[in-house]
Amino acid sequence: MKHFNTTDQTDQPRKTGFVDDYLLYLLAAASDAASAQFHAHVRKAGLRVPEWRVLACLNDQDGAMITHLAQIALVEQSRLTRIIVQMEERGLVQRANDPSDGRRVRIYLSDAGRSLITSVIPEARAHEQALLAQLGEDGGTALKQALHRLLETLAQQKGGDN
Amino acid sequence: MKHFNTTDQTDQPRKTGFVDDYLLYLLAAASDAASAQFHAHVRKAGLRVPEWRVLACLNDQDGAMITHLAQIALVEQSRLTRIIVQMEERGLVQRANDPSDGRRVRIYLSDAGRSLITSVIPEARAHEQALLAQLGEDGGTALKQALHRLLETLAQQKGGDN
DNA sequence: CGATATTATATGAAAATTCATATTGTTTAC
DNA sequence: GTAAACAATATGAATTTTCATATAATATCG
Repeated sequence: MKHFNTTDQTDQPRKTGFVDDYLLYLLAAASDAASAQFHAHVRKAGLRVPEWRVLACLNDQDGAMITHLAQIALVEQSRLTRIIVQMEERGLVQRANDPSDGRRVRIYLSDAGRSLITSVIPEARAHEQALLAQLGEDGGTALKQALHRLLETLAQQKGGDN
Repeated sequence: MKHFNTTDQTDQPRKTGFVDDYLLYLLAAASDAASAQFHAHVRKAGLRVPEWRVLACLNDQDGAMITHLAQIALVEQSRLTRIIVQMEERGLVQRANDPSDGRRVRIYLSDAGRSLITSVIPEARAHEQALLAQLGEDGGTALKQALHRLLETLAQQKGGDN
C-alpha cells in the first residue's frame, strides 16, 4: 500500500508550469476539492448539489424569485426552472406567484424542505469548522477575508462602468 | 439607469445568512465570478471551458494520460475521453498509445493546439494581472497563499489515512 | 505459469444542461 | 391609453454529462 504521489500517475519532468499558480485555476481547484468532500454528505442526504445550494439559499432568503435564486445559487436560470420543478414534485419547495407582479414566481421551502435543510446545515457548519481548524486560526480567517475581498472587487466591476 | 443593488431583485429583509459566510460558498462564488470574466476570452478564441483547461494543462504537461489529465483539468474521466475525441477531430490534440503500457493513452498538443494555447495563455496572464492589481499588492498574494495552503491541506487529507 | 485483482480507457443509455427564443406580465413614453 | 421596450419565467431541441459497466492491458500472488 503505497500512499504517496497519488496524483502523479506518470513520471513527468515536473517543472512547475503555468496552471499551478494561475489564480483562476487555484480557485477552481480549491473549490472543487473542498466541495467534493462535503458533497458526499449532500448525496447521503438524498440531495444533488444544485438542490442543496437552492435549499441553502432559501434557508437564508425564503420566497426568493427564480432569477434571484439562480444568481445566488450559481445556476443558470433555465436550468434552475427545471430544478425547481423537480424539487416541487419531490415536495421540497413550493412555488407561488407574486401577487404584486405576475411575472415573478417566488419559491418557498416546504415543511419537508425546511426540515431537510435544517438537518444538513449543521453538517455543513461542522465540515467547515473542521476544515478551518486544519488551516489554523489565522489561515482560515485569512482565506475567508481574501475571498470576501475578491468577491467585492468582482461585484464592483459588474456594477461599475456599463 | 440605476447601477446599484444589481443582484437584489427583490426587497428581502437582508439579514446576512448562512450562505454568505460559508467557506465552500465563498470559494464557489469567487471561482465562478472570476472565471466568468475570462471565459468570455476563451469563447472568443473558439474554445469551450473544458477545452481551454485541457490545453492549458497540456501546455504544462504535454503527453499526460487521460486519467491524469482528468484530475488536473478538474473533469470526470469519461467526460474527458469524449472531450479529447472532439479535440482530436478538431485537430487540437493527438492521442498516442503508451508503448510501455498498452492501457495508457497519452495526449499531445498538435501544432494547431500549441499555437492556439500559446496565444491564449498571455491573455490569461494579463487578465490575472489585472485582477491581482485590483486586489492590491498584498491582497493578491494573500489570496494565492491562502488558496495554496488550502489545496495542500486538502491534498494531505486525501493521501493521509486510508 | 495461470487465476485474480487492479488499472486505464471507452461506451450505452438515461438524464441533465445549454442556447436561443417563446410566452406572459409590466413599465415607460408618448 | 396604447405601442414599444423591458423583465421574469418557461420551453424545444441539440448537445453534454453522468453513472454504471464493458473492455482491454498489466500486475500480483500462490
